[in-house]
Amino acid sequence: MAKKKEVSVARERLSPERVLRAALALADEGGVEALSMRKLGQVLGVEAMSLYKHLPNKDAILDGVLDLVVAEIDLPVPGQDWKEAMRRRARSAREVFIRHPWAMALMESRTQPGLASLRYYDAVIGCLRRAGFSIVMAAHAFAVLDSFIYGFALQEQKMSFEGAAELGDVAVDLQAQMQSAGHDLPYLGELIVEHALKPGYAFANEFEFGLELILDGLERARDAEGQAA
Amino acid sequence: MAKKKEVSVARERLSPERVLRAALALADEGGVEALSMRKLGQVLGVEAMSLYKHLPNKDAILDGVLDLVVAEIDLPVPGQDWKEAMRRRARSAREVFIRHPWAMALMESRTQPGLASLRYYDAVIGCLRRAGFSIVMAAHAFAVLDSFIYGFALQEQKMSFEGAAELGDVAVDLQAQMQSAGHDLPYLGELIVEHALKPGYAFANEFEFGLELILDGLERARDAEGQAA
DNA sequence: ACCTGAACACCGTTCAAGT
DNA sequence: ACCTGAACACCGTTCAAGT
Repeated sequence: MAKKKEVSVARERLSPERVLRAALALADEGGVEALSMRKLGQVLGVEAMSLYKHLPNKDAILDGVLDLVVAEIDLPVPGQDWKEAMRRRARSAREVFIRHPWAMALMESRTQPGLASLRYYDAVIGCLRRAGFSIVMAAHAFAVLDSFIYGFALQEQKMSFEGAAELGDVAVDLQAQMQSAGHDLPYLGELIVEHALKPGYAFANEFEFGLELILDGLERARDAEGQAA
Repeated sequence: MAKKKEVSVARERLSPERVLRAALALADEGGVEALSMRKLGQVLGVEAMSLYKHLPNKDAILDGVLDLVVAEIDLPVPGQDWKEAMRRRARSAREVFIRHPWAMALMESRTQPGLASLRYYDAVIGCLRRAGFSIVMAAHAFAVLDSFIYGFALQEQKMSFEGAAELGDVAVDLQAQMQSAGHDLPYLGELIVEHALKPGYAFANEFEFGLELILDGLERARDAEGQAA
């Protein structure tokens, strides 16, 4: 019935890896704000201050946890068609950020890329280079694709009301805002009522449209580059 | 020489607007982490607890401040060519997030859109609709453009080392990581050394490439839609 | 009606002390 | 070498009290 020990994992030597895995689990349960040094210590059966023997500070823990998340993204493997490879890694990245929604906030605040991020960059650039993209065009492609992927994940999270019920509430709120403030939002209203609230619609579907648009544009740009040479 | 009053603004009645403007200024000076109820009170010459008479809690302040930032984005005005209008608002949005870099973090955490956000959505969708985009295609276009804009702003912030000096440091770190861990990052190394470190390169330049790629793709999609009808 | 002071339940981190 | 306890300087928020 000991109050502290029952939460703790069977006591074994602490290590940076064990701390980071516990931090990841904690964030998955309660978001980044649940990830405090004190709670992390508690989960590991240790005082918060002991963690500083294994990792320099909380920033290092956040960096490490983000790298664990990035490591979950499927990398393009050599030999695959470049478009299919980019599709797969884009979808995989999106899934990872749905699985760990709190990680988007870390993407924004952390500036030190970890090893997993570097490997991810390398794999993507490599895939493009082997498909005939020049260095300059590969840099272009990387920037536009990754911007789209992260930006989409960010927006998708903001719109994470569960289905039409809550979207309906938003529409009602919106209607109220329009009326009360004397502001008119006709186009937004139309789009919500006539499209977004309809049964078949899900914002998630917009992902594939944007992805194909960008991949087609990149293919065209690469081919134009080839002809110019 | 009074220690508290010299910081405070000339005392006038508090209002939600005055609180939000002060919060914006505070965030611009020291980032979101500098924006605490206590410091905000101090700047306004008032105890932190008084703020609760004007705004329900800190979340409301964050929502309000984000809406002030979004309100700074130039909206497309009717009558402009749609592509030029989208270019202008995309560039404007990017500039706003460079001016208020801390605001990207709020974009991620806040889910209640304010009036400025709603107006922004309405103006963008309206511009597309008037240019002949169907409702469905306007929703597609909105999703891909905004994902790109926000995602680019997010990445740009992560890469905000001032010029080649710091990028060089990153390259050195990277080299070290590659050697020490026995990991090879040939494509990333090549791209950094042969392209990103060269004098003319700036990640910011990638914005225009991505923007034009997406706008061209959208034009094509709209035209194809018109032909199908 | 508006503002304050003290308090509560939290943070990350330092540092001397324990084993 | 590793972990702890107490402490410091912070948080957001509540609540009774002052004017």
